[in-house]
Amino acid sequence: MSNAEITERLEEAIELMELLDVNSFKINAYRKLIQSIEADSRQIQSLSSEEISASFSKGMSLVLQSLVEQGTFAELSEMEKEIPFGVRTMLRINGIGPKKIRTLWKDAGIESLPKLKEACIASQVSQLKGFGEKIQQGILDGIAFLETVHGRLLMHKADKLADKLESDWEKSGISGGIRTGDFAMHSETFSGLDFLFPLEKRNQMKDWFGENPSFKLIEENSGPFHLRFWNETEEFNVCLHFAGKEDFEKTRFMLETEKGHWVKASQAGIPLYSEWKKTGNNADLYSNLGWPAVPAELRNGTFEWSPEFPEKVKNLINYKDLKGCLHNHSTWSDGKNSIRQMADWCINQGWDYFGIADHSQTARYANGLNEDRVFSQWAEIDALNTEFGQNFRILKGIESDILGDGSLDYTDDILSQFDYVVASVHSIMKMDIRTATSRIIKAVENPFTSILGHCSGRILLKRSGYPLDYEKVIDACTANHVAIELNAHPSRLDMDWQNLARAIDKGAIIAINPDAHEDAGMAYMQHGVWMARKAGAPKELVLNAFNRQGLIQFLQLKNKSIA
DNA sequence: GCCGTTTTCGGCCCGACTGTTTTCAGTCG
Repeated sequence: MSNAEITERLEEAIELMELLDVNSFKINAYRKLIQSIEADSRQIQSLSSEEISASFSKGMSLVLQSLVEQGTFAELSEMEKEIPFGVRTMLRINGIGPKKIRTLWKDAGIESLPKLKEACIASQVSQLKGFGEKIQQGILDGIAFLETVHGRLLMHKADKLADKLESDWEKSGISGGIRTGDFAMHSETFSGLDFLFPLEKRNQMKDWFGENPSFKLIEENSGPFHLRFWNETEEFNVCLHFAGKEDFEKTRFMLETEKGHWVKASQAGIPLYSEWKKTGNNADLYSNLGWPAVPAELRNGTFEWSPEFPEKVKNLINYKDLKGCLHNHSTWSDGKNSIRQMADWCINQGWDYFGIADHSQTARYANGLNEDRVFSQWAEIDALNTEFGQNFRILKGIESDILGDGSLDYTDDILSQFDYVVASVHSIMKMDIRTATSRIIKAVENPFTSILGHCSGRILLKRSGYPLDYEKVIDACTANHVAIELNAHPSRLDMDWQNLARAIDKGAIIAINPDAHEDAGMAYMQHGVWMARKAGAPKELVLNAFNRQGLIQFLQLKNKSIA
């Protein structure tokens, strides 16, 4: 059992303990265990029992040993027997937590999402103690949202699942498949895992899945050139596509192109479809049409058939253009790595600077920094910068909470001393479009705000975020020299690329930020670059592609003493 | 579950907001 599998089992255990109302400090102990496993460079399964006992507390050592040997531990198996799977799925509903779910389960006998939905529609839930009309409606809204995201995957999760499948296939001697569909198009979220195989592999693949009990064949979505499977335990689709040698590239192009790309081409009088049928491979397709090649992530009908496209595609941001990133967390707040470790990761990328923007004082839950701790952090950064010399620079930022009224949570005096300020919303997320927009605009108009962080507050597949009047927010950002963050974390990707395209048309400056809580989290910059490309971001508008001097000049526009 | 104590149990932790209530439990970031 790998460390990742161990922490996954521990997370399951935590979920179940919350439902059973186990002492929260005990649950916390399990959370801390997960953190220490993640921070440990060793594989637990390769340690002797003595080494495990020496590294973890007594109780947790027993849990880990049992996990390594049996894949579970006594308390977890007990809880799994006690709690129906359907009850656990209720935890995904926003706005209700373990206590309320426990009431629904124990007092009302509701054990699945469909049953819960029925009970809400019949107004039975609002009659329960501690529930009312609003909570009942919130549950219905939550279930409706879950229905729209059912079976969808975040891009980094899809990658992990695909890695696992491919390694299992390799062990079974299966080769020749390639990732396609959402993988190639770098879709915001995935409808499933798409693979394309040579046609002669069809029977072999069908047999492999037939022997794997966690996958169920979906007959109605399968045919001679497709096999679709549903993984019931982890709730995701796998779609295998098959094509003969002649059609392989042609099929691949079809799978990696959204409808909008075809429609826009046809509207512009470009014979894409007939050329695709004739050419059969995408290497020659665009040159035959007299267009520059369109990479899969851009084939979605947004801007690729415009007269400006040939010029625009040449200037699009690429990963290699990046020179640093500005929204990251360290052990000073809720990150896993020290400032130095984070900076070292950036140096290894060949980057020019690293910006730290830990949580501000309102974010107590995330160990946000009060004024005194801000000063201590600056002292640490000054010392590191002296050591690094001119070759590399750590910038002093902060992710300052946008309070309910749109103000930031430090005095102007403190705000002015940061090199830059990322202003973000973390609380009071239930707002109508007017209130939310004016709150955000007030934060953008703050003379010390440099970057507007994850502007919608959405968490992909989990919550939709508050509504915003994007025209007004974008205009406020350009008027106030505030860069718009493209939060590159795969569960945020916020501002979304469609609205970002509008911002780019207005000349807004984009800051691609990983919101990293550990050094490896900065690798999500790649996901941000894909989204920026979808939005048509040229490198001239991406703050992270500015050289250090250019970056500092931009930040100096906002009343900063940075030099 | 862990920790540290004039140790064998009590404290550990985080405040704002919401929707229930009619003083507070539950949820969230």
